[in-house]
Amino acid sequence: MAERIGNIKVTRQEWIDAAVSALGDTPIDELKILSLAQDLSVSRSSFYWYFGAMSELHDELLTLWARSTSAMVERAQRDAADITTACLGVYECWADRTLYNELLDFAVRDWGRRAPAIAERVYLADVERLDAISAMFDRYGFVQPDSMVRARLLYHSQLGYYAAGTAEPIEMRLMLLPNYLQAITDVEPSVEVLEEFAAYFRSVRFADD
Amino acid sequence: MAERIGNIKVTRQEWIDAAVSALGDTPIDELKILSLAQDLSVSRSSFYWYFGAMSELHDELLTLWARSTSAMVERAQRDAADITTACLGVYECWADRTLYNELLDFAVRDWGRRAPAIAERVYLADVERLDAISAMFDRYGFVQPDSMVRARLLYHSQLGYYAAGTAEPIEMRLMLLPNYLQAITDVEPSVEVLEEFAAYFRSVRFADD
DNA sequence: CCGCTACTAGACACAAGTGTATAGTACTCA
DNA sequence: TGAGTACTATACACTTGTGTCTAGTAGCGG
Repeated sequence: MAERIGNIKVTRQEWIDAAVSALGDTPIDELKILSLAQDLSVSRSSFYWYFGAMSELHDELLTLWARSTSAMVERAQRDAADITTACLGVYECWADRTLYNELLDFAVRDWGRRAPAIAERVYLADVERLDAISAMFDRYGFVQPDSMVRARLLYHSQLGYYAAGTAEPIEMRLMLLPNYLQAITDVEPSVEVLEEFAAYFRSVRFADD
Repeated sequence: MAERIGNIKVTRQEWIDAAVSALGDTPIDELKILSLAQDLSVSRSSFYWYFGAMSELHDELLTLWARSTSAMVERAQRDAADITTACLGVYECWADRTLYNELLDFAVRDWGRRAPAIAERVYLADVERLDAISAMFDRYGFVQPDSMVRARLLYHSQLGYYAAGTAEPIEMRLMLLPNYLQAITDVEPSVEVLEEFAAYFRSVRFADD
């Protein structure tokens, strides 16, 4: 896989990576084989060797996108000392770009606004995520419908943060975090727990550049 | 304007309306003159009579989109009896489709993810909206940075609600509203204020279908 | 009823994208 | 070293979209 035996210029994975990068320029359902080929400095026939048509590449992107759902659900289900720690577990997804890629997530959501079949998948993923977070609040003594509302505040406010295209420095985000946690959980977060998350946040964010 | 003097099949406004409707099918920056012409059952030359190029139609859509910012800022600046009533004033925008068109809003945000000039306008609009809501919290005794965090929870959670493509029945939304208000304002909303908003919400929503 | 205004249709030339067919080419392995 | 595997380049036919040009046409005002 790492070696390029034979007359290989690009791999299937490189076509996929090129597509993800291109999402900053083009909606998923408007990706052009020709443009990707130019980005990769290779001709279109390479694409047709690896994929039958663009729809196969679309499927790969959907599979990639779906991974963030399981990452988030897993964190919502973790055992934690208190509701604050539990919420911070979920926040890990938004701290680590390998767990949640906002470019890909919003590209899929936009696509869903045009393609009902995609909208259905997005809907199911959001239900799964929100149900997991809502159940998390249930475990720490909250009751319905309050648990669901707090789950939504946690999840939707983060989605909205990205929808607004906000991209603040790490330290600003960490500074506001206690207020977010206080409002969402109605519990004052402890200094130790905040420190621990801050250390985690700084380490994963500095890792990717 | 209402009369169609001469050999008129469609007006400039109808081209704009057709474009807004088409946003359910196509990203703004992928709108095709030919497709709109087919929707309107008219030839492309009609478009070139009213607009020099697609970019002029894009400008119209941006102007339309920008109206929702002033509607929201105006409501955030209103005098209200308490913070709950003040928040409900802002919620009016999301209750009334003539004040906030989510299809258009997300189409513009989506466009902004690809076009820096558009991203800049979206960013400025979001800053304006959030600053107005944050100032609203300030007026009711909240202090920074708590005011800004609560403003974000109010605004971003609603953006996220739409980003997730959620479309619940009115009564469900009204049922969860007290819990949202309680968490966002840290104040228990009074029954009278809730009743008044519920009446407003039902009236504007039933009006548009 | 004739001409002017305000629009519309249809044809043309061009660009960009798709999918397919055919002919390579670079490396590996027997 | 020659055959085979795993790709890649190029060319062709087709579709969809753009912008422009020319020739209309429907109704109003004199």
